[in-house]
Formats: sequence, structure tokens, C-alpha cells
Amino acid sequence: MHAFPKSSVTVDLIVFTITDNSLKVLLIKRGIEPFKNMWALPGGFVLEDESLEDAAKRELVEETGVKDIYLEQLYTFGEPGRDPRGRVITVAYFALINSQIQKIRASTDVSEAQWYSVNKIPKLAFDHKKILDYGLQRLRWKLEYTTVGFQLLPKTFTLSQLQNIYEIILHKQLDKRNFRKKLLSLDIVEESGEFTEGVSHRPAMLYKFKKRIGEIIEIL
Amino acid sequence: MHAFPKSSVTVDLIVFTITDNSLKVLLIKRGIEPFKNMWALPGGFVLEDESLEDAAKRELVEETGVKDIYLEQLYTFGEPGRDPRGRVITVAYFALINSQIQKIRASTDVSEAQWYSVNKIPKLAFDHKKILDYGLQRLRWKLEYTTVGFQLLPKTFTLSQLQNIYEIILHKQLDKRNFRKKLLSLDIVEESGEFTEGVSHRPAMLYKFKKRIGEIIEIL
DNA sequence: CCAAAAGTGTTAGTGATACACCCATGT
DNA sequence: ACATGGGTGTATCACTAACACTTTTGG
Repeated sequence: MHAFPKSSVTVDLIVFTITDNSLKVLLIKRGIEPFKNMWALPGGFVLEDESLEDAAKRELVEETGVKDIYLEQLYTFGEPGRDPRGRVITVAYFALINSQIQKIRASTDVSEAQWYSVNKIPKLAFDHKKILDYGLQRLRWKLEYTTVGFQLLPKTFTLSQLQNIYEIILHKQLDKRNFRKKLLSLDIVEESGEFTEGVSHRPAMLYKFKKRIGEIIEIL
Repeated sequence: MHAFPKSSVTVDLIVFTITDNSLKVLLIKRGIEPFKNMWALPGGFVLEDESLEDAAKRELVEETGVKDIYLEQLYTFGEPGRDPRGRVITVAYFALINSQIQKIRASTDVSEAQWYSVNKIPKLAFDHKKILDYGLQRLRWKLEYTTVGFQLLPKTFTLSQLQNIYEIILHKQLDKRNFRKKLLSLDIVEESGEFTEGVSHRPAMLYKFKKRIGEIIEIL
């Protein structure tokens, strides 16, 4: 029988949002060694008495001030040598924040936090580039085959806003009529009765997601 | 800044195979406490200098004697209290073994190893029931949308054998003509030129998977 | 009246489903 | 000759993809 080796376990968060017609990821500038002053995914150690998901939620609140958002376990990275401090295993989570609530808060070991467009990611600490790429892949996949996309929108939204999210994340143009036809046939949104206001063109109907906020369904 | 708490990290394996027209999972009877003499998923502690995947492969060889089989990370379970020995985080992997090679070997802390049909699973140690259910769900999903199914077959196989695997795992009947039409249209198998022998009915063409063994492709 | 985004239908093609009979072999 | 599983084609239906003009508002 082997001894029971122990490792440090962390959670890392890939927090996505959409602003200015671009998909953004939250990065923090590390305030401590190792990789001090380098950009990294937010994250931290899992405490003794909390579950992995609780740890992810706690870090999210500590570093962004938001809670009750969509959170999903992504993958666990545990190559020996991925952290110079010794054996550290990290469980990566990905989170989606809607474009309204992004008041980022700084925490103890975070000197700075910032949204970066996924096309302009600086060099990242640890193996965070790899983790981020994996998260992006998962996001694209989930967007096509589930309703996660709604998590990036406020409670009511126009169909064009929704289509925009798809176009930005999948970076391809979609046909407006086909998009709407498909979406409406799924019977997962309903008209709110309200319209956009103050736009210098025809106002758009605001829709709402029929399902519970946070609920994701497969649309294969 | 928090202290850096340490946890034990294990890998658990969900090893599937198909025999006797039934989907089987490998279970071991625990030779040591906790849960001594209870059935559990094979697995063990991750050593200091090995990656998670290496740990999974090592355990697989130790407990089944097989290597070079399909292995995929499933999910990481880390509820506090899931192991009475203290905080233990487990990274679950799932593996598929083809029906030829299942010579199970016993290892030090394993008093017995056995294939159990997924319909007749005994009470399991720890939260292994939950882990197994998750693995089953993933297997069904992957079977429908990727080519993992081939991992359960020997190098050459008949189309009926393949269809059988689908029917067993998804537990529903499939139409023979449609199944073959779809499969052949994907252009991922080719005739080997050989036929089954010694059957008391028309011999069947043996096909082989065009891709590298172990390669999985999406067929959405 | 101009600019800007909202909204709306039809057609053609592709893939999915449903369905029944003949073939090759061993006993 | 019979039992057993192997092997094949066609018609219908549902979904996807391509495509262009009219509407409503603010300035």
C-alpha cells in the first residue's frame, strides 16, 4: 500500500461576459508570487470544509462581487510541475455573467482585475492559457447545443441581442429569419410585452426566457 | 491570504465493457478499511510525481492488467465528508475495454475484482454510486454523438456487433437498414475483406475503424 | 425624408424515419 | 428443408439553408 500523499487543491475560474460586442474574460494581475504582476485566471485554494463548487463560488464573490450566476465544472488539471510552489491540482470552473452586473472588486491577493477580450489575451501565469482555451472550446460547444447563451443576457432581451451573442462567440454570421424561426420553435422564450425605448429606429420586442434562471436545457 | 490546506487526491475509474449482451462495470471488493469488503470503483491515490491521467493509467494496469485503452477524465468530486478518512478529492475517469481483453488481475488492496452488469450494481462504498451514474450518463451521451463505441469492439467487427453495442447501451432497438446507412455515410469504417467463420448462418463482413485506434471523432 | 435596426415567408435540399424481403451458411 | 442472422432500397417527413423586402422609429 502506498503512503497517502497530499496535494494543494485550487479552483480556477474562467469568467466570461460580453461587452462592446466582444467576448471578454476576467483576468487578475497577481499581487503575490509566484508570477507576481502577471495576469492570471482568478482562483484560489480550496478550504478544508468547503466543497469544490463552494470554493468556486466564494472566489467568484471575493474577486468580482457577484453571486448567483451560472457556474459549471470544466476540467481538472494536475500535471506535476504546473505550479512552482509544488504539487497543485486545480479544478477549473467556468462562469457566465450577464452584461449588466460587472462591478469588479479587488481582493487581498489581487492588485488589479480586468476584462480582456478573448482575442487580446496577455501572457498568462501557470498553464492558464491552456485552461482558458479549454473553457472557450466548451463555451462554444455549449452555446450551440444548450441554452447557456441566455446566461449572458439580462432578464429581458431582444432577439437581435441574443443573435449577437451567438455571432460573437461562434464568430460567424447567422441568418436573422432562420435564427428566429429556430428559436421560437423551441418554445423557450416568450414576449414580455415591453419594447426597447429611446432607440432611433423601430423598437424591438423584449423577450424573456421561459425557464428558471440558471436552468440550462439541451437543444440537440 | 489563506493558509494552503492540503488534501489527498485520488483517481477513481469507471471501466466499462460489454459481455453477454450486457454493459458491465468493473468493481473491486475492498480489502482494506474504510468500507472493507464492500464493492467500490477501482482507484487509488495520486502519487507525488505523476499526472492525474498517469495515475489513472497506473491504477488501471494494477487492477486489470490492461493498458492502451480509451480513457477520459469525467468529473472531480470533492464534497467534504465523502471519505471518512478525511478530505479526499477524487478525479473520476472513465475507460472502455473491448470485449476480448478482460483478464482481471488482483492487486494488493483488492481482494476481488468482478464485472457487474449496470442493472445489477450492489451497494457501493463512498459516493461511488453517484460517480457511476454520472459515468453512465456520459457514456450514453458520447455514444450517440461521437465514435467512442468502437472502443468496445475488437479491431475487426461486424456491423451487427456494432449495432448491438448501441442497442445495449442506449437500451432501445435500432433499425438495421438505417443504422448501416448512417454509419456508412460517415465514411469511418471500411471492409476488412474477411468474414466471420463457423457461424451457422450467412457469414458477416468484418469491418475496421478507419481512424487511429483510440481516436474519437464528433459525429454531430 | 433618411438612416437604422426590426420584423416577416417561401423554396429547395438534406438528413431521418418507417418499412419487408431475399441471401448464405450449418445442421 | 429449415433455422439463423446478414444484407439491401424506397417513399415520406422534418429540419436546415438560402434569400429580400417592408415597417417603425428618431433625427
